[in-house]
Amino acid sequence: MHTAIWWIRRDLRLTDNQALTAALTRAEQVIPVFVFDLTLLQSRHVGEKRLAFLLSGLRALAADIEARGGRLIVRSGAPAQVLASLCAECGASAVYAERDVSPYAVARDADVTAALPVPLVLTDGITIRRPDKVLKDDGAPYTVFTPYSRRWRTHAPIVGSDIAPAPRDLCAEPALASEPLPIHPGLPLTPPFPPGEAEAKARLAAFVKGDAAPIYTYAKQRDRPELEGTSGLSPYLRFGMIAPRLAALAAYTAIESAPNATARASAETWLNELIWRDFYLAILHHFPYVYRGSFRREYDAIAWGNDEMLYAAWCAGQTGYPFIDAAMRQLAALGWMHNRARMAVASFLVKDLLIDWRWGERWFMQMLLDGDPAANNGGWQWSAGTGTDAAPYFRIFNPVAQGQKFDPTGAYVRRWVPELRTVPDKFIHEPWRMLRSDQLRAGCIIGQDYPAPIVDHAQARERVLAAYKAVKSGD
DNA sequence: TTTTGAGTTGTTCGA
DNA sequence: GTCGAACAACTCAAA
Repeated sequence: MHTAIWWIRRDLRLTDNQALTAALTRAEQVIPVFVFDLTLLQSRHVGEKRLAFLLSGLRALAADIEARGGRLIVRSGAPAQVLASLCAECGASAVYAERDVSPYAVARDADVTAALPVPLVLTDGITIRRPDKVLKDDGAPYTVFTPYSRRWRTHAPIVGSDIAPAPRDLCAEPALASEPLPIHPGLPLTPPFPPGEAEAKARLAAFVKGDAAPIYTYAKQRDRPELEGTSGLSPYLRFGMIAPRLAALAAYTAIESAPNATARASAETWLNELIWRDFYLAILHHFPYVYRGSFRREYDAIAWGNDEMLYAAWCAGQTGYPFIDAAMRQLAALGWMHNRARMAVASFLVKDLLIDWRWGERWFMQMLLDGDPAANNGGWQWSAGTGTDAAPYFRIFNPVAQGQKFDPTGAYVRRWVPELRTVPDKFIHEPWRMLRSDQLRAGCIIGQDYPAPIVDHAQARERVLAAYKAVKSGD
């Protein structure tokens, strides 16, 4: 009897799991394995919240596997040694896993390939379209999103028959030892994001169901951080608790059955976000150096200020700019931040505080449930203007204007910055403009109950324009 | 090879 | 308050 190992990494699902499918078509017995990679666990890039989300997600997956008669095998150690040992124990003839693109994953998989006595078979599945299937006519990868997305869309839409259903039966190998899943001390199960494939599917279904589905108002609502106008799927996509192709199928279906042109355009907008995800995974695949520095290398020469005190204030949500602070506190509380807010805080860190975007990238990786090397890096480089699109020098967000535009009632600010709850609407995004009497009436003294702005936006704007200009002119 | 059109999500200023 | 133009110049993709 042929035995194969399904090596689970960031594909915590049974539906449309291409590594699992490949293993099942070539072996009678498939053993699901998760390896706690000690190198990754000790890395400062793995935040506690994301680790807790992963652990709970593994419990959910283990239950799904058991419901089908199988058993998840958990081991910890260096993947190469753990898998080699497992192969010897169970006589597996191959190991199947989804191909990943991060530099760490690529190197790890090369190590495993070298150490294993049997083949490591890497399948697709992280992206909707393979990075090497969306290329220019001359075979080179795209470096600009819009033409990339046009080419991406020339491929056939995802249809139902593209999706591999979850297998009905997984048989257990009783002889194999498994370690208990570590209990992570003192961490809540991140209530807004219950882990697991069932939850992910339910979210996707709710997002696209019916003529009044959120996907049909997504384009309009997605910029309002106090509303729930987004799919909330990012942590699930991060760990493959839902197949990206299943999300794409839902998007294509919604586009097809949209009740009107506005709804259709809105669903297209959401599909575009999935294409962005593919794009940044492809960028990291083709240009792994972006993980260490700017995509446009000339920007590595920017003279950052890198003020530790300013950075600490940004992390803590104590910058004195309410929209920024609300967002940073949402991140700390939930392990998730609304995308509009991500852009605002990223612009603020880089442009207003003149801090290296990699500091922000690192903080996000520590805090985000959905922290993914490719998407996070791409987003930060976009904000910093060091990335793949020709960065307009004027991409400097005004932290007050962003708040007024996208949180017009101040509901988002009041939710996450309670000391500003009683500040009048008029001042909610610039409370320092309150007169002393206003501050007393609102019970919020600036500089005491809430910080004064740690930088002056207009001055900071001039400063960063000069810093970027200096790089361009080679000074 | 050359040319042409275009580039996620913005801000500010002045009429 | 609203609106349109200006804000650098450059690189990329495709014809």
